[in-house]
Parts: sequence; structure tokens; C-alpha cells
Amino acid sequence: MARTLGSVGEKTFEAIRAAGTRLIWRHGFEAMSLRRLAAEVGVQPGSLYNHFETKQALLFDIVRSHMETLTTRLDEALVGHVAPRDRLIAFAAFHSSYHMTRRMQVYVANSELRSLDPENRAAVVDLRRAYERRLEEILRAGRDAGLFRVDDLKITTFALISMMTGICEWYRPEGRLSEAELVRLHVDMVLRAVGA
Amino acid sequence: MARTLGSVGEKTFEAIRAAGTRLIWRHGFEAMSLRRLAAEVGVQPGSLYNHFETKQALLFDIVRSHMETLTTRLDEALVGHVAPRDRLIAFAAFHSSYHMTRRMQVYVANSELRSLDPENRAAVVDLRRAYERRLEEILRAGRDAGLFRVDDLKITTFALISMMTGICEWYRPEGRLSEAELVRLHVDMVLRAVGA
Amino acid sequence: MARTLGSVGEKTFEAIRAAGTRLIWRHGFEAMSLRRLAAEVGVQPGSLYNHFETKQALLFDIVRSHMETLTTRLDEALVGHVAPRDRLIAFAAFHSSYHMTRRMQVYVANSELRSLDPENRAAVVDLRRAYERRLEEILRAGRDAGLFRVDDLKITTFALISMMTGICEWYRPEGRLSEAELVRLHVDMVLRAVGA
Amino acid sequence: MARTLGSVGEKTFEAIRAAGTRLIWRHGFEAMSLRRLAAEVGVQPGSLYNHFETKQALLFDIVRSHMETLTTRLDEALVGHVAPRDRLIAFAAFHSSYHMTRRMQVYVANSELRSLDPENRAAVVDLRRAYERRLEEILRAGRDAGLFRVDDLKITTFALISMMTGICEWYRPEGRLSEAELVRLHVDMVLRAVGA
DNA sequence: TATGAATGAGGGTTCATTCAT
DNA sequence: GATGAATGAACCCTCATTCAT
Repeated sequence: MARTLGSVGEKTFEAIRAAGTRLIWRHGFEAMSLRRLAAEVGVQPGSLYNHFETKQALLFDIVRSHMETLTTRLDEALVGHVAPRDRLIAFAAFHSSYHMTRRMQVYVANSELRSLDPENRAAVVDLRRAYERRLEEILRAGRDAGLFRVDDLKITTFALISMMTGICEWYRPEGRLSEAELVRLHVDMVLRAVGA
Repeated sequence: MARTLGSVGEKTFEAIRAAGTRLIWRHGFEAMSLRRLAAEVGVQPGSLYNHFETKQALLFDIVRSHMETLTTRLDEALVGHVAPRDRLIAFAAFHSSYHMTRRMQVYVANSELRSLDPENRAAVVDLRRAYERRLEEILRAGRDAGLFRVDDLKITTFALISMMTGICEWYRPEGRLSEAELVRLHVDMVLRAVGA
Repeated sequence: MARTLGSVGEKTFEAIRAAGTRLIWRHGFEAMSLRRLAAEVGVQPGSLYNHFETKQALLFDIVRSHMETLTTRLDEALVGHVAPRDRLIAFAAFHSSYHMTRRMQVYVANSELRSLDPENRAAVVDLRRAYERRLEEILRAGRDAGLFRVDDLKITTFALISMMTGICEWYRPEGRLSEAELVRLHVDMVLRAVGA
Repeated sequence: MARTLGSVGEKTFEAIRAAGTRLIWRHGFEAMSLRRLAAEVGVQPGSLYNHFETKQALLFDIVRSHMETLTTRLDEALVGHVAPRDRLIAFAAFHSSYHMTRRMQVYVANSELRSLDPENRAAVVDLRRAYERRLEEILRAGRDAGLFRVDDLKITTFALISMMTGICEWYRPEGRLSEAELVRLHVDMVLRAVGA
């Protein structure tokens, strides 16, 4: 090995992923030109291919790594919370907070599922399902314990996630309300929505 | 609208809008090729320009006409409902129902705002704001009457709309639950979310 | 039909095929750039695609149409010749003559078989086999009549065709010998090679 | 030759020439990617440049060394043969046999003349002419001795060489006829073609 | 209205080659 | 000698759009 791992190339790759996420977020995956991406990173278009094999592979890398981080962070946020109500609060606080601070990745992961190859899409959908199942299990536990009013598990799961994910479509860091206030507002609405 | 209603080409134009909406929904606006659209309609690419001036104009036409119909239908659905709770129920029932039956138009109107020219986008954003204001006013009335628990008007408006709009990302007509059941579930969640 | 058939487009297509044949002959199929081809024809690169679907399709069109013309012309040249010796003379005269006057097409058809897609290659190989079979049948008839010395039908067929096809690698119209003289020389060698 | 014989990298260089010959034979020189070549040899693309200076130099090395070996081997095969007929038999036997066993090199040397730089091409053409002159001299001697029927020296030389070189376009080691049988068939045809 | 052929820009991708490590 | 990352040019091809017919 003539090169130290994690040196020049890794930094370039990170820059590509960051700029790629931003450009996809702003223009959509199909509308993002690799020429533009290369320009933002400061390399020639062809040099991008030292770091990914195809534009599609870059999208998959961005989306998959986001979904994996999302699930990992969620599990960390749920640690130590046992009671369904506590777990629901932890979930809602984590989800709404995470979607404020990483709204570009979140938006890309949600809106560009359609641009993924069938195979890649299937992999990402699996990760999404695993994430949603965390909420579903919390809702089930709360309902079975008579604490939550949940008429339909699947629908409620989707509805709560949609409600909070919507944040990333309008949130601006410099906005009227602080992140903490927004989190609190959403946690409260989630709790009320399931009658907790 | 560039075409006179009822003229020979009106049918072709309708076919273009329908196929265009479907293609944008499936591939995104930038990724929709006018060649493909022409093929689906059964004409040559050049012939499309007898019906619209630019690809951008077609998008605007689709989005604007959707937003106008949406608002018009909402107002029809609200007619006769006076009490805030009744009006909220009417809104939620209309919105969730409409987003099930027109999920392609809805998705396009929501996700392709970014593909609109600044001028066109401003016009559509105005229409969206007008639509959202209907809900905001309902929530304000309910809150002022001491009927709803609404901590922040804007945020609650966004949250409720997001919750219901999410339907069009997973809804399938042949799914487990009927449209009526889905509407009821969402109306109930909306009501609970504002403590009504 | 708004355009008269065989008008502008057909002329462009013919120019593309002619320039394409010349460029493939000079540089090889893979080494022929469509930019260069377009420049020689006097159109933009993208305009080429109004006339063929892919570079591969253009090659196939050139090779296939050459092979079909070759076989048709051969059959015309054989008409009226019955005796094996007469038919062999007719074949050799036609083949050597044709390979002098169309050496570009011939070279392309022979040397770019490898650049054809498997499916297209199969089609061209079939045409080639049909052409070779004409000579094989002549040799068989002459051998069976005790007129030719043919130790192996297939090998002799290949050898005679190779001998004459080689002409197109060195022939220049302005060369030392006239076309007629060259034809006579090759016909004589062919006849002697089978002891006729 | 850029490399010292017997050095460590000599084995790699041999592997490069062998894989290069095969790839050029299969895809043509222009269509052979150095990336692909590197992959077949098992090194990174950049490493190839420790063994040759440019892709063009590799082609020249392959073609020139083939032509030199060809001529050397021919001279060895002619040693001890004095009578024109014997020398012609020796030439035909050598040429047809050699073109069966080295059909990849032969094909490359014949078909990629056009890919050589003018300077390199001139050098190779000289080698080819030297090779052809061997046959030409044999034919001249036979003709002058009244043993061969040769109407035109140049044309006959080309024709006989083409006839036998054609072998490498269809020959397969596992084919119907053995190498010895094929050699005999071609020697016989050559002899008959010059009336010997 | 519709057509087919054209434009000019730009798409993703691959190329031979270089060079610090 | 080998590596991986870079270059700059070029690849085939598709794009939205125009316009004479």
C-alpha cells in the first residue's frame, strides 16, 4: 500500500457527498449535473469516478448512509426509555430534531427513492421499514397497555412520521422559533394525536 | 391557457396534461423527456408546441390548475359548515380524501415547486398560502373559542397538512382500508391533535 | 404526411452512410468519432440521430446493405452461365472486380464483423455464408463433373475468396495495371488453383 | 525495448504483451482500453507505464517484434532449400503453418497497420516488404527457370500471401482438419496457382 | 395542426496519461 | 515497481426547442 488510507481521496469523497447532497436537495437527483458537482468540489468531472462508479451509486451511498445513521441515532436516543409514553416522547423529540438539523439528507432520502434503481430502492425501503417499525412497536406497546388511542397501527405510524418529517420542508435555522420550541410543539401534537 | 376551449386540439391538450402529470409523478419534472411525453400522447415531439409554449409552461399549467381546483373544491366542501369543529372535520375529510384520489397531481404540485420559474413559483406559493390560510383560520377560530388546543398556529397548520398529505406517498386504491375508513382515521387524528 | 418521401432527410442519410463508410475504412469503427462524421456531413452531432438510432445501427446498416448488394450483383453476374468453368470465371471476374471498385465497403464489411453486436453479426454472417455458398456450389459442380481439382470444398472456397478479397488492401485506381488486367490475372490464378 | 532483459519486471512486460495482443485481436487497438489491459494483467492502469511509454509504443512493440520473428523463422524454414519449387513449398508450408499457430499476432500485425504512427508504420511496412520479397524472389527464380507460370510478379505475390493469410480468419485449433492437412491443402493450391 | 429534420448545449461516462507517494 | 488520484479531452447520446413544409 503506497498510500495512507484515509488521506487525500477520502477527503475528496466526503466533499463529493456533501456537495452532492446539497445539489440533489436543491435541484433533484436527475437535475443535478455531475459537471456542476465536480465544479463545486473543485475537480474535473472525470475525477469523480475515482470515488464512485456511477451517479446512481453516489445517490445510493448518500441515501443508504443517511438511513443507517438515522436508525443508529434513533436507537441511541431510545436507550434508557422504557415506558411507552417515554419512548414515544424520545422518538418524537429525536425525529423532529434530527429532521431539522439534517433536512437536506432527509429530503433527499425521502424524495429520491424514485430515482434509485429497483435493487437499491429495495435496500433503502428495508431500512425505512426498520425505522418505522420502531415507532410502530412503541405505538403497539402503548395501545396494548391502554395508554394510547391508536385506531390503526400502520396508518398512525405513517401519519405521525409524515407530520414530523414535514418540518424539513419549511424549517429555517434563523426562523421565528428555536429548535427546542419546535421539538416541544411537535412532541405535544404527537402525544395528543394518540391521546397520551 | 393557450388554447380555446372546445377546439379540436383540446382533447390532445388534455391528453398531454394527463400524460405529463403521470410522467412527472413517476420521474420528476427534469427527468421527464418531452420525447417520451410525445410518444405517450401519440404525436411527434415538435407537435407538443402547438399546445404549450415551453416545458416550463406545461408544468406551471398543471400545478396552477391543480391548486385552483383544490382551493375551489375545498371551499365547496366547507360550505354550510360554521362551527370550528365542523369546519375542521370538513377540511380534514376533504383534504385527506382529495389527496387519495389525486395523488399524482398532489405529488407533482408539492414536489416540483422547485422546478418552477421564480415567477411561476411565486404564483403557486400564493395559491398554497391561500389554501393553508383556510386551515389556519379554522384553527384560530377554534382556539379563540376555547375549543382547540393550538400552541402555535403556523406550526400546527403545517403539521396537520403534512400529516394528511403524507397519504399520497403510500396510498394504493387496492389497499387494505377503504377510502372512507382512511378518511375517518385521519379526521380523528387531526381532531385529537388539537384536543378537539 | 407533411414531407415528401425521399427528400431532404434521405439525402442526408446517404451522405452519412458514404462518409461513415469512408471514415470506418480509414480509422476503424471504434476509432470513428460521430463528431467527425457529423462534421464531414455538415451537421451537428446530435442531428445524426434523426437518421440512425445508434452508432452500432449505422454500422449494421452499412455492412448489411453492402452484403445484400454484393449477393444480388453476384447473382446477376452469374445469370446465363451454366458450365462450371464459365460460372467460376464469372464468379472470379465479378468478385475481383467488385472488390476493386468498392474496396471501402468491402474492407468495412470484412474487418468490422467484430464490432457488430452478436445479433447483428449473426445476420451478417448468414449473408456471408450465402455468398460463399455460391462459390462452393460452383466448385462442387466442377469437381463432380471431373473438371476441377478440389481437395476440400470449404478450404478451397475460403482460399479463393481470400486470394481475391486481398485485392482491396492494396488496389489503387491509379495503379500500374488496369482493372481489366487485374481481373484477368486473378481469374487465371483461380482457374489454375483448381486445375481448370 | 525500454526494459532490460531478465529484470524483475520482464515477466510483467511479457504478460502485458500477451494480454495486449489478445485484446487488440478481439477489440481492435483503439477499442482496447488500458484499464482493461491493466485489469487482465492484474495491475493498476498507472503501473503499465513502468513497462511502456505510450499505448502506441506498445502496439509498435507487438507488431514489430512479430514481424521480426516472422521473417527470422521464415529464413530458418528456407535454409537448405535451393530449387525454386522446394523453396516455394517451404515458404507456403511455413506461412500457412505460422498463420495458424499465431493467428492473433498475425491479425494484429495485418489489421492495425493503420493505427501505427506514420514513422512506426513505415518501419513495419519495410519489414513486411522484406518478407514479401522473399516470396517474390522465389517466384521470379521459378518463372525465369521456366518452372512457374507467373503473369505478374507483384500481383501473384500478393495473391498467394492473401490466400494463405486468410487462414487466420477462420482457423480454429479444434476444427475438422489437422494443421498438417491444412498446410498440405494450401501448399497444393499455391503450387497449382503458379502451375508448378 | 402535425411532421421530420435540424440546432446547440449539455448529459453521464471513459479515455490515455501523469505523478506524488 | 506499484499505487491511487488527478487531468483534460473526448466519447456516444439525449435534451428542449425551432421551423420549413
